[in-house]
Amino acid sequence: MRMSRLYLPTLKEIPAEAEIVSHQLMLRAGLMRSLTAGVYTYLPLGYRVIRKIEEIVRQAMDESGAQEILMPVIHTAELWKESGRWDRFGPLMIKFEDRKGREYCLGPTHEEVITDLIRDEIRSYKDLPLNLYQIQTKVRDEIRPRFGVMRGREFIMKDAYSFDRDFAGLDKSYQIMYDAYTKAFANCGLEVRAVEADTGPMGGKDSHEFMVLAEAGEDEIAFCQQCDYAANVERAEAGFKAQEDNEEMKPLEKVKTPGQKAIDDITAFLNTEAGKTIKSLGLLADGEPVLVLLRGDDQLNEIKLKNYLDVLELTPVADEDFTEYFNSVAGFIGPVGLKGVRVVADLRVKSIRNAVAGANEEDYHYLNVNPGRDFQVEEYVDLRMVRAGDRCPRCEGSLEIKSGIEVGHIFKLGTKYSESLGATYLDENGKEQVIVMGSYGIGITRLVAAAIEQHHDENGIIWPKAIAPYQVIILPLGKGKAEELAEGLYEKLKAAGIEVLIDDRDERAGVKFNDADLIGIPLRITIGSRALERGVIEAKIRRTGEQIDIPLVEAVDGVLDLLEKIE
RNA sequence: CUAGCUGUGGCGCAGUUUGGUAGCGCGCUGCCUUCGGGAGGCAGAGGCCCCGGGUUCAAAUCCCGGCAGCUAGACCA
Repeated sequence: MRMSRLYLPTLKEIPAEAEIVSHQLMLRAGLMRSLTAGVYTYLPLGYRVIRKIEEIVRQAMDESGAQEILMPVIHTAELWKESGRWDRFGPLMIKFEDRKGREYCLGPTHEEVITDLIRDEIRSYKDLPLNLYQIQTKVRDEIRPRFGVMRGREFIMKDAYSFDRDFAGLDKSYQIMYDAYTKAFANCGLEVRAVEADTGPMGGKDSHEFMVLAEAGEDEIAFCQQCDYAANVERAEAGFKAQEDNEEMKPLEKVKTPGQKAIDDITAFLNTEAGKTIKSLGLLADGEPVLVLLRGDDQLNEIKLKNYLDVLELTPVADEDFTEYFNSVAGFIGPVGLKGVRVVADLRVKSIRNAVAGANEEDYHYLNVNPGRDFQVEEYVDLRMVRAGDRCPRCEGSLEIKSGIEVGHIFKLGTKYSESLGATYLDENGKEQVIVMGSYGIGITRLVAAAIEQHHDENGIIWPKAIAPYQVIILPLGKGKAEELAEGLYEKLKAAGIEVLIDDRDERAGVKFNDADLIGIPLRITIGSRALERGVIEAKIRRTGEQIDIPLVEAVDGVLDLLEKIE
């Protein structure tokens, strides 16, 4: 492609709206432009990268036995009501009516549509297993779209859905997708880690997220420094050993602690440490009051609690309602003497000795509170947020926490949708069985941003070769012979099947160099009189900065050889 | 949704405090010079100052009400 004709509006300055590197570079390098928050037009260079990634993903999916289809963007409300998600997904969906007043939404995901599709077609165990996928634009009215294409309201996604006879079959299908994903990301030239994840509103059993490690990531991941344990902090556990604290139990004592409500206040006031306090949180779980106990130095992981209680919503009880729900006082609530309330405690609470806890009386706390002696808890479960330095749940190693960008997510859905939508088959015995499902997503456009987050420097993008919009860029400097030779090389490389750009614009050398760096083409070939006098053309590898002279007579082969070596 | 910040040529911004001619840099067009890391000169084009209402002789500027963008939180495959 000739750059003189390429629609490539590069920017010298950073647009004010862009905060993170990938967003800035996607705008500066002329990959995309925004229409409104979270909605983008992809320009020629950007769209080429998207198509590259799509093709790599498509190949991995096809090889795994999945078959490509294309489902509608417009979904009917009745189908979503049937699955029960019309209200649950609710505000995330763009909803509208047609001229007859019938309700629709734009598809935020396609479990409903695909289940509706196959429930009519799949009748026999002979039709299973089956895996169907599509690459298509999804629409979600995100509460807060941000970071460019990282969280868009409209984005391209690859979504696949597997259908099996039973859970053993699902386990197989899931593993096949897991492997296909691993391969697809590697083929894109990205370093991606699979981590255990929460299933969220998708529902289902096991789940893994595929994370590109990057500072800009919205997710936090806990890694073991020794073994391969990795999990989203939403679900990460820490190794737990019920420690025998041999400290002698001291007698319970009530002390006046005027106005000392927060853990920090208490520890300072009583000159103790947070680990020696019991943090008591009064919450409403789908409207029902629950008292949650944690060690004072731990944070509640709300997702763990929601999953344990199997509720949708957790809200703190308002200060003035503590009397009504707990017969206690905000800031001074505690487990000792509390009656008629469900109490759930984190595992680490059980072994605390001689702790500080609220006395359920304005301006009073108890000293020397001992679980088991001073109060009883039926439900001890893992509720805390892991922290860097915690012990790994699998081995003796310790956990570290890093930011990551979720570029893929796979779920074992089980029978959630097949049951609500009635997708069944007949087994060998003619008995009706519910189809077991899995779903598997890759955020294609998000992957573009993640790739940039992982591969850039101060001069611009550094595309991995596999997803670069072009592999080679030729810069002719000056008129005459250099131009002629550049044109010749351009034609020959094209003929050899290489995707090549030639910067035939009437621009100064500096402009061409800077644009070439900015748009991140892996291999740059400069043809100018200076080197031609030595009988060579100059190659520069974008990623390493390495410069190589290629003898003019071997130009084409030299470029092809170099390309082979570049990542 | 809550809070904060911001809306002025394509992009980055100044001007708003104290109302009175709409400005700068980049980019764009033409000509000349220059030509290996975002050149220089000359001459130009391009603006409903986010929208609506109000105050005033006069509003980019003051007041009221919207809308949009960004950031943080909550939320979120």
